[in-house]
Amino acid sequence: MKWDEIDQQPCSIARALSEIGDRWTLLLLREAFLRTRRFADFAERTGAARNLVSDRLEKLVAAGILERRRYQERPPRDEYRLTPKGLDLHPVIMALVHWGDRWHDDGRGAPVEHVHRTCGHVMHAEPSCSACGTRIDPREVTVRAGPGLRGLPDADRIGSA
Amino acid sequence: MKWDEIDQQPCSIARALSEIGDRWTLLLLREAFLRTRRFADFAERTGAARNLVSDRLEKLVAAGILERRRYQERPPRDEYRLTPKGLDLHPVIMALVHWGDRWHDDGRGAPVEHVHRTCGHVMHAEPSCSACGTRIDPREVTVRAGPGLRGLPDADRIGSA
DNA sequence: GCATTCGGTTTCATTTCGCAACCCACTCCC
DNA sequence: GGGAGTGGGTTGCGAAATGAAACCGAATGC
Repeated sequence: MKWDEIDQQPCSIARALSEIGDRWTLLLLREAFLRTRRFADFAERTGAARNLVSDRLEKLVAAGILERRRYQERPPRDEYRLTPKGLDLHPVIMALVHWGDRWHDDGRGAPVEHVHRTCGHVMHAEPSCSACGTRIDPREVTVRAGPGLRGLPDADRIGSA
Repeated sequence: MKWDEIDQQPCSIARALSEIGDRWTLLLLREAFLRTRRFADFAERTGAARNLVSDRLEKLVAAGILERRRYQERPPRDEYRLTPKGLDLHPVIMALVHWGDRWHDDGRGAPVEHVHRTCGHVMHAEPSCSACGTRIDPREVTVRAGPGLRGLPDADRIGSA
Protein backbone atom coordinates (compact mmCIF):
# COMPACT_ATOMS: atom_id res chain seq x y z
CA MET A 1 0.00 0.00 0.00
CA LYS A 2 1.25 3.43 -0.88
CA TRP A 3 1.18 6.16 1.68
CA ASP A 4 -1.39 8.24 -0.17
CA GLU A 5 -3.88 5.41 0.01
CA ILE A 6 -3.76 5.00 3.74
CA ASP A 7 -6.60 7.43 4.37
CA GLN A 8 -8.90 4.80 2.89
CA GLN A 9 -8.36 2.52 5.84
CA PRO A 10 -11.35 2.42 8.18
CA CYS A 11 -9.18 3.82 10.93
CA SER A 12 -9.17 7.22 12.51
CA ILE A 13 -5.46 7.04 13.11
CA ALA A 14 -4.69 6.23 9.51
CA ARG A 15 -6.85 9.13 8.41
CA ALA A 16 -5.30 11.49 10.90
CA LEU A 17 -1.82 10.41 9.88
CA SER A 18 -2.59 10.99 6.24
CA GLU A 19 -2.78 14.68 7.13
CA ILE A 20 -0.33 15.14 9.95
CA GLY A 21 1.74 11.94 9.87
CA ASP A 22 4.60 13.46 7.98
CA ARG A 23 7.95 13.91 9.69
CA TRP A 24 8.02 17.66 9.35
CA THR A 25 4.34 18.39 9.63
CA LEU A 26 4.12 17.86 13.36
CA LEU A 27 7.17 20.02 13.90
CA LEU A 28 5.50 22.79 11.92
CA LEU A 29 2.42 22.35 14.06
CA ARG A 30 4.52 22.54 17.20
CA GLU A 31 5.70 25.92 15.97
CA ALA A 32 2.19 26.99 15.11
CA PHE A 33 1.18 26.30 18.72
CA LEU A 34 4.15 28.38 19.83
CA ARG A 35 2.61 31.23 17.85
CA THR A 36 4.94 31.07 14.89
CA ARG A 37 3.07 32.42 11.91
CA ARG A 38 5.53 33.41 9.19
CA PHE A 39 7.20 31.34 6.53
CA ALA A 40 10.79 32.25 7.34
CA ASP A 41 10.26 31.57 11.05
CA PHE A 42 8.78 28.16 10.39
CA ALA A 43 11.77 27.29 8.26
CA GLU A 44 14.36 28.56 10.69
CA ARG A 45 12.82 27.19 13.87
CA THR A 46 12.05 23.72 12.63
CA GLY A 47 15.28 23.41 10.64
CA ALA A 48 13.38 22.05 7.65
CA ALA A 49 14.40 22.92 4.09
CA ARG A 50 12.41 25.79 2.64
CA ASN A 51 10.92 23.76 -0.17
CA LEU A 52 9.57 21.31 2.39
CA VAL A 53 8.17 24.10 4.53
CA SER A 54 6.47 25.50 1.48
CA ASP A 55 5.01 22.15 0.53
CA ARG A 56 3.85 21.16 4.02
CA LEU A 57 2.29 24.51 4.87
CA GLU A 58 0.36 24.32 1.64
CA LYS A 59 -0.87 20.83 2.50
CA LEU A 60 -1.88 21.91 5.99
CA VAL A 61 -3.84 24.79 4.51
CA ALA A 62 -5.50 22.42 2.04
CA ALA A 63 -6.39 20.12 4.93
CA GLY A 64 -8.01 23.00 6.81
CA ILE A 65 -5.56 22.79 9.70
CA LEU A 66 -3.88 26.09 8.98
CA GLU A 67 -5.31 29.17 7.39
CA ARG A 68 -3.32 31.54 5.24
CA ARG A 69 -4.17 35.14 5.87
CA ARG A 70 -2.97 38.39 4.36
CA TYR A 71 -2.19 40.66 7.26
CA GLN A 72 -0.49 43.48 5.38
CA GLU A 73 -0.88 44.74 1.84
CA ARG A 74 2.34 46.60 1.12
CA PRO A 75 4.46 44.63 0.94
CA PRO A 76 2.05 41.72 0.75
CA ARG A 77 2.60 39.48 3.77
CA ASP A 78 0.69 36.38 4.71
CA GLU A 79 0.60 34.50 7.93
CA TYR A 80 -0.35 30.94 8.73
CA ARG A 81 -2.69 30.48 11.65
CA LEU A 82 -4.32 27.48 13.24
CA THR A 83 -7.96 26.92 12.38
CA PRO A 84 -10.35 25.31 14.90
CA LYS A 85 -9.46 21.94 13.37
CA GLY A 86 -5.82 22.75 13.94
CA LEU A 87 -6.37 24.01 17.47
CA ASP A 88 -8.11 20.76 18.20
CA LEU A 89 -4.75 19.03 17.81
CA HIS A 90 -3.71 20.56 21.11
CA PRO A 91 -4.28 17.33 23.06
CA VAL A 92 -2.15 15.40 20.60
CA ILE A 93 0.71 17.86 20.95
CA MET A 94 0.39 17.93 24.73
CA ALA A 95 0.44 14.14 24.91
CA LEU A 96 3.48 13.98 22.67
CA VAL A 97 5.34 16.59 24.70
CA HIS A 98 4.57 14.79 27.90
CA TRP A 99 5.82 11.49 26.52
CA GLY A 100 8.98 13.16 25.24
CA ASP A 101 9.53 14.76 28.64
CA ARG A 102 9.19 11.45 30.42
CA TRP A 103 11.28 9.27 28.17
CA HIS A 104 13.73 11.61 26.54
CA ASP A 105 14.86 13.74 29.38
CA ASP A 106 18.51 14.54 28.77
CA GLY A 107 19.02 15.19 32.47
CA ARG A 108 18.37 18.89 32.28
CA GLY A 109 14.62 18.79 32.64
CA ALA A 110 11.82 19.64 30.28
CA PRO A 111 12.70 22.18 27.58
CA VAL A 112 9.23 23.65 27.74
CA GLU A 113 6.78 23.88 30.61
CA HIS A 114 3.06 24.29 30.38
CA VAL A 115 1.31 26.54 32.84
CA HIS A 116 -2.38 26.22 33.52
CA ARG A 117 -3.63 29.77 33.93
CA THR A 118 -6.79 28.56 35.60
CA CYS A 119 -4.91 27.18 38.59
CA GLY A 120 -1.50 28.75 38.12
CA HIS A 121 0.52 25.55 38.24
CA VAL A 122 2.98 23.88 35.92
CA MET A 123 1.07 20.94 34.53
CA HIS A 124 0.84 18.28 31.92
CA ALA A 125 -2.21 16.82 30.28
CA GLU A 126 -3.65 13.78 31.95
CA PRO A 127 -6.26 11.84 30.01
CA SER A 128 -9.56 11.55 31.81
CA CYS A 129 -12.70 9.71 30.85
CA SER A 130 -15.20 11.84 28.99
CA ALA A 131 -18.00 9.80 30.54
CA CYS A 132 -17.11 9.52 34.21
CA GLY A 133 -14.31 12.06 34.52
CA THR A 134 -11.81 9.88 36.34
CA ARG A 135 -8.20 9.55 35.31
CA ILE A 136 -7.71 6.89 32.64
CA ASP A 137 -5.70 3.79 33.30
CA PRO A 138 -4.84 2.32 29.87
CA ARG A 139 -5.58 -1.18 31.11
CA GLU A 140 -9.13 -0.10 31.92
CA VAL A 141 -9.83 0.85 28.31
CA THR A 142 -11.03 -1.78 25.88
CA VAL A 143 -11.58 -1.36 22.20
CA ARG A 144 -14.46 -2.55 20.13
CA ALA A 145 -15.69 -2.12 16.59
CA GLY A 146 -17.78 0.99 16.12
CA PRO A 147 -20.46 1.86 13.57
CA GLY A 148 -17.84 2.86 10.98
CA LEU A 149 -16.54 -0.70 10.86
CA ARG A 150 -19.75 -2.68 10.55
CA GLY A 151 -19.60 -5.37 7.95
CA LEU A 152 -15.88 -4.94 7.33
CA PRO A 153 -13.45 -7.81 7.84
CA ASP A 154 -11.57 -5.97 10.58
CA ALA A 155 -14.65 -5.95 12.75
CA ASP A 156 -14.15 -9.58 13.83
CA ARG A 157 -10.60 -9.01 14.83
CA ILE A 158 -11.42 -6.12 17.08
CA GLY A 159 -14.61 -7.55 18.46
CA SER A 160 -17.89 -5.73 18.75
CA ALA A 161 -20.20 -4.81 21.56
CA MET B 1 18.86 19.75 8.82
CA LYS B 2 18.58 16.07 8.14
CA TRP B 3 15.95 14.03 9.83
CA ASP B 4 18.41 11.96 11.86
CA GLU B 5 19.72 15.10 13.53
CA ILE B 6 16.33 16.12 14.71
CA ASP B 7 16.63 14.56 18.14
CA GLN B 8 19.30 17.10 19.01
CA GLN B 9 16.77 19.89 19.14
CA PRO B 10 15.95 20.95 22.70
CA CYS B 11 12.36 19.95 22.14
CA SER B 12 10.43 17.03 23.53
CA ILE B 13 8.34 16.80 20.41
CA ALA B 14 11.37 16.64 18.16
CA ARG B 15 12.84 13.91 20.30
CA ALA B 16 9.60 11.99 20.43
CA LEU B 17 9.22 12.28 16.68
CA SER B 18 12.71 11.00 16.10
CA GLU B 19 11.45 7.68 17.44
CA ILE B 20 7.83 7.52 16.44
CA GLY B 21 7.48 10.28 13.85
CA ASP B 22 7.72 7.98 10.90
CA ARG B 23 4.66 7.45 8.75
CA TRP B 24 4.43 3.73 9.32
CA THR B 25 5.67 3.62 12.88
CA LEU B 26 2.49 5.02 14.39
CA LEU B 27 0.40 2.61 12.37
CA LEU B 28 2.47 -0.25 13.74
CA LEU B 29 1.92 1.11 17.23
CA ARG B 30 -1.80 1.32 16.60
CA GLU B 31 -1.69 -2.37 15.84
CA ALA B 32 0.41 -3.08 18.90
CA PHE B 33 -2.29 -1.45 21.03
CA LEU B 34 -4.85 -3.64 19.28
CA ARG B 35 -2.82 -6.60 20.55
CA THR B 36 -1.14 -7.46 17.29
CA ARG B 37 2.14 -9.17 18.12
CA ARG B 38 3.38 -11.09 15.11
CA PHE B 39 5.34 -9.95 12.11
CA ALA B 40 2.97 -11.15 9.42
CA ASP B 41 -0.03 -9.61 11.17
CA PHE B 42 1.70 -6.24 11.46
CA ALA B 43 2.47 -6.34 7.76
CA GLU B 44 -0.98 -7.39 6.68
CA ARG B 45 -2.98 -5.13 8.98
CA THR B 46 -1.04 -1.95 8.39
CA GLY B 47 -0.57 -2.59 4.69
CA ALA B 48 3.11 -1.67 4.92
CA ALA B 49 5.75 -3.44 2.85
CA ARG B 50 7.48 -6.25 4.72
CA ASN B 51 10.94 -4.73 4.54
CA LEU B 52 9.55 -1.57 6.13
CA VAL B 53 7.80 -3.56 8.83
CA SER B 54 11.06 -5.35 9.51
CA ASP B 55 13.01 -2.10 9.68
CA ARG B 56 10.49 -0.21 11.82
CA LEU B 57 9.92 -3.01 14.30
CA GLU B 58 13.65 -3.27 14.75
CA LYS B 59 13.91 0.45 15.39
CA LEU B 60 11.05 0.36 17.86
CA VAL B 61 12.78 -2.46 19.70
CA ALA B 62 16.04 -0.49 19.70
CA ALA B 63 14.15 2.51 21.08
CA GLY B 64 12.73 0.41 23.91
CA ILE B 65 9.15 0.90 22.78
CA LEU B 66 8.61 -2.70 21.76
CA GLU B 67 10.19 -5.80 23.14
CA ARG B 68 10.94 -8.88 21.06
CA ARG B 69 10.23 -12.09 22.88
CA ARG B 70 10.65 -15.71 21.98
CA TYR B 71 7.41 -17.41 22.88
CA GLN B 72 8.02 -20.78 21.29
CA GLU B 73 11.21 -22.67 20.53
CA ARG B 74 10.29 -25.13 17.80
CA PRO B 75 9.81 -23.59 15.38
CA PRO B 76 11.33 -20.43 16.81
CA ARG B 77 8.69 -17.75 17.00
CA ASP B 78 9.04 -14.26 18.37
CA GLU B 79 6.46 -11.71 19.25
CA TYR B 80 6.63 -7.96 19.61
CA ARG B 81 5.07 -6.51 22.72
CA LEU B 82 4.77 -3.01 24.08
CA THR B 83 7.14 -2.12 26.89
CA PRO B 84 6.15 0.35 29.63
CA LYS B 85 7.62 3.10 27.48
CA GLY B 86 5.45 1.92 24.63
CA LEU B 87 2.34 1.58 26.77
CA ASP B 88 2.91 5.14 27.85
CA LEU B 89 2.09 6.24 24.32
CA HIS B 90 -1.53 5.35 25.01
CA PRO B 91 -2.58 8.99 25.54
CA VAL B 92 -0.98 9.97 22.23
CA ILE B 93 -2.86 7.24 20.38
CA MET B 94 -6.12 8.10 22.15
CA ALA B 95 -5.75 11.77 21.30
CA LEU B 96 -5.02 10.98 17.69
CA VAL B 97 -7.99 8.65 17.40
CA HIS B 98 -10.28 11.23 18.91
CA TRP B 99 -9.07 13.91 16.51
CA GLY B 100 -9.51 11.53 13.59
CA ASP B 101 -13.03 10.70 14.76
CA ARG B 102 -13.98 14.35 15.00
CA TRP B 103 -12.54 15.63 11.78
CA HIS B 104 -12.46 12.66 9.47
CA ASP B 105 -15.80 11.06 10.04
CA ASP B 106 -16.94 9.62 6.74
CA GLY B 107 -20.53 9.79 7.85
CA ARG B 108 -20.64 6.26 9.20
CA GLY B 109 -19.36 6.97 12.67
CA ALA B 110 -16.19 6.02 14.46
CA PRO B 111 -14.52 2.83 13.20
CA VAL B 112 -13.40 1.97 16.70
CA GLU B 113 -14.97 2.76 20.05
CA HIS B 114 -13.24 2.86 23.39
CA VAL B 115 -15.03 1.52 26.41
CA HIS B 116 -14.02 2.51 29.90
CA ARG B 117 -14.38 -0.63 31.98
CA THR B 118 -14.35 1.40 35.16
CA CYS B 119 -17.62 3.12 34.33
CA GLY B 120 -18.88 0.99 31.45
CA HIS B 121 -19.39 3.81 28.99
CA VAL B 122 -18.11 4.54 25.50
CA MET B 123 -15.63 7.34 26.01
CA HIS B 124 -12.81 9.33 24.59
CA ALA B 125 -9.84 10.81 26.36
CA GLU B 126 -10.26 14.33 27.60
CA PRO B 127 -7.14 16.15 28.73
CA SER B 128 -7.31 17.32 32.29
CA CYS B 129 -4.86 19.34 34.32
CA SER B 130 -2.44 17.21 36.32
CA ALA B 131 -2.34 19.94 38.96
CA CYS B 132 -5.96 20.91 39.52
CA GLY B 133 -7.80 18.13 37.71
CA THR B 134 -10.16 20.28 35.69
CA ARG B 135 -10.71 19.84 31.99
CA ILE B 136 -8.16 21.72 29.92
CA ASP B 137 -9.12 24.57 27.67
CA PRO B 138 -6.21 25.06 25.24
CA ARG B 139 -6.50 28.84 25.62
CA GLU B 140 -5.86 28.48 29.33
CA VAL B 141 -2.49 26.84 28.77
CA THR B 142 0.57 28.98 28.31
CA VAL B 143 4.04 27.84 27.46
CA ARG B 144 7.28 28.94 28.99
CA ALA B 145 10.91 27.90 28.79
CA GLY B 146 11.76 25.11 31.18
CA PRO B 147 15.05 24.08 32.78
CA GLY B 148 16.10 22.14 29.68
CA LEU B 149 16.18 25.35 27.66
CA ARG B 150 18.11 27.65 29.95
CA GLY B 151 20.75 29.65 28.19
CA LEU B 152 19.66 28.54 24.73
CA PRO B 153 18.58 31.05 22.10
CA ASP B 154 15.07 29.63 21.92
CA ALA B 155 14.45 30.55 25.52
CA ASP B 156 13.81 34.21 24.68
CA ARG B 157 11.33 33.40 22.03
CA ILE B 158 9.24 31.26 24.28
CA GLY B 159 9.53 33.41 27.34
CA SER B 160 10.45 32.19 30.77
CA ALA B 161 8.84 32.21 34.16
C1' DG C 1 20.88 53.13 -7.77
C1' DC C 2 22.06 49.31 -4.57
C1' DA C 3 21.56 46.15 -0.96
C1' DT C 4 18.32 43.65 1.94
C1' DT C 5 14.18 41.12 3.48
C1' DC C 6 10.36 38.10 2.77
C1' DG C 7 8.41 34.36 0.59
C1' DG C 8 8.95 31.38 -2.13
C1' DT C 9 10.53 27.98 -6.72
C1' DT C 10 14.04 25.31 -9.26
C1' DT C 11 17.70 22.14 -9.71
C1' DC C 12 19.95 18.10 -8.73
C1' DA C 13 22.42 14.56 -6.03
C1' DT C 14 21.19 11.50 -2.26
C1' DT C 15 17.78 8.65 0.41
C1' DT C 16 13.94 6.27 1.12
C1' DC C 17 9.89 3.65 -0.51
C1' DG C 18 7.11 0.01 -2.65
C1' DC C 19 6.90 -4.13 -4.70
C1' DA C 20 8.13 -8.56 -6.02
C1' DA C 21 11.15 -12.26 -5.67
C1' DC C 22 13.89 -15.05 -2.99
C1' DC C 23 15.50 -17.64 1.22
C1' DC C 24 15.44 -20.65 5.29
C1' DA C 25 13.70 -23.36 9.08
C1' DC C 26 10.18 -25.90 10.30
C1' DT C 27 5.60 -28.55 10.14
C1' DC C 28 1.97 -31.18 7.95
C1' DC C 29 0.35 -34.68 5.13
C1' DC C 30 0.64 -38.59 2.49
C1' DG D 1 10.95 -39.34 1.95
C1' DG D 2 8.70 -35.75 -1.20
C1' DG D 3 5.99 -31.77 -1.71
C1' DA D 4 3.22 -28.06 -0.10
C1' DG D 5 2.49 -24.58 3.30
C1' DT D 6 3.68 -21.13 6.96
C1' DG D 7 6.25 -17.75 9.69
C1' DG D 8 9.69 -14.49 9.45
C1' DG D 9 12.36 -12.34 7.28
C1' DT D 10 16.29 -10.30 3.31
C1' DT D 11 17.57 -8.68 -1.33
C1' DG D 12 17.28 -5.99 -5.58
C1' DC D 13 15.63 -2.58 -8.31
C1' DG D 14 12.93 1.29 -10.38
C1' DA D 15 10.13 5.20 -8.64
C1' DA D 16 9.33 8.83 -5.50
C1' DA D 17 10.62 11.94 -1.75
C1' DT D 18 14.18 14.62 0.60
C1' DG D 19 17.99 18.16 1.49
C1' DA D 20 21.06 21.81 0.22
C1' DA D 21 21.88 25.48 -2.28
C1' DA D 22 21.04 28.56 -5.99
C1' DC D 23 17.83 31.48 -8.07
C1' DC D 24 13.80 34.77 -8.44
C1' DG D 25 10.76 38.80 -7.83
C1' DA D 26 8.35 42.28 -5.38
C1' DA D 27 8.90 45.77 -2.04
C1' DT D 28 11.22 48.55 0.97
C1' DG D 29 15.52 51.22 3.23
C1' DC D 30 19.08 54.18 2.47
